[in-house]
Amino acid sequence: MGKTPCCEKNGLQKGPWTPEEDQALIDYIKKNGHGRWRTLPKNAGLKRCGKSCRLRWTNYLRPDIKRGRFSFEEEETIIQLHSVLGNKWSAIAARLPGRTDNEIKNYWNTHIRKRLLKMGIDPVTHTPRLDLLELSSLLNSTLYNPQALSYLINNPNNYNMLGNMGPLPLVNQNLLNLASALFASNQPKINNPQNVQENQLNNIPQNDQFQYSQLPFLNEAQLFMEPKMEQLSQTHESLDHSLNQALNVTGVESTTSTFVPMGVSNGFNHHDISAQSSSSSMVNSSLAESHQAGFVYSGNNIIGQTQNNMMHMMNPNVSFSSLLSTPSSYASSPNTYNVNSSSTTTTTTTTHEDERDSFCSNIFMYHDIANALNGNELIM
DNA sequence: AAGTGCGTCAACCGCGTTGCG
DNA sequence: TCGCAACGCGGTTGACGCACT
Repeated sequence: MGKTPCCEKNGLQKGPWTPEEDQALIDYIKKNGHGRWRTLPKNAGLKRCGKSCRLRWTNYLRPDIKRGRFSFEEEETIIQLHSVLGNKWSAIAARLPGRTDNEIKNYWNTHIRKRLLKMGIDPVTHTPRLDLLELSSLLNSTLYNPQALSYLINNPNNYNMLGNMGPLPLVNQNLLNLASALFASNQPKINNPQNVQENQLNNIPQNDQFQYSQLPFLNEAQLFMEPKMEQLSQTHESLDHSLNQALNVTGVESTTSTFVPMGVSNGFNHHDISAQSSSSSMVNSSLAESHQAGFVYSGNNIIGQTQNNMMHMMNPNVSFSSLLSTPSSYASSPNTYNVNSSSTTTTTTTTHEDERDSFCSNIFMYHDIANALNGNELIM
């Protein structure tokens, strides 16, 4: 190998730093500057390896480090930059003054990544999980027109006849089966006379033509914007339960190789798009513009088309921006960090997370499906 | 009150890159 | 040009604290 380890293990301290060690390191660097990390610990009287000293300094003791929770703007920036740069944490950190790569990495893995998954967005490619998307739209469609589902099962290539929803993915037969099972298990509830959707269902013309496009869109939008919470949550629970059942019954596999989503088929490649939009100035300007336009989540062009389809189907007022947005109070959080030790004191951790989650939870069905299929099984 | 599970984050580890003699 | 030392980066680990049972 030839390469000597960064430090000989004997006699060197490991683990959390003590306040005394921190102070010794700070004093030494104040006096001599940093660098020469290999010899620094000996000169500073520390029983640490140079690597450990460097990490402690760059990630914790540096005077320009910003403490406290990430603001919403910072979070947006991280998501944007990650969509372009990927896991280049140091590059992302370079664009977030006062934040370290380690801090950003941790925050991504513990907060943002989970939230994206929960929202049905693949955190690696930053694209909607199309399998869930098409299942969601399929379920949405069949919710209003049961005949459509049986038709689709026999004629999956005619999915686009379902209405003016714009270009939609071709339908995976597995998902059709899943939707079928789902629908069957939900039918009693949907037809329950006390159900809030009764009027809408009763208003559906009962003929052989697909009438999705003739449904007043406002009704569907109202369902999202002004949910009758009790009934809606029942539907949610029912869907979750049914989906889990259906997954067992139908044995749907995670493969998505049997369909080619429209809009993605023309040689689309995440890395191509990353390359096209990799300049930081572009990111910054797009951030600013997208703020004004209320459309932030635009790291990949694919979202523009696919997302529009989804959002129009679901709610004209919902964009990825609003999915990620949270009440403005988020940025000022009373977290306090103890600089003198490696331990942290967090006085409030759940409120804002809850706000974000609940804010996102208006995404009917798509959100539920993502939850029900929780995990990475369906990520392409 | 004790036990358990889970989330968070500082710190560590291994490997690739850079700089220098 | 080569080899080594130092540095930097990204993934992973483990200690800690909190929530829940």
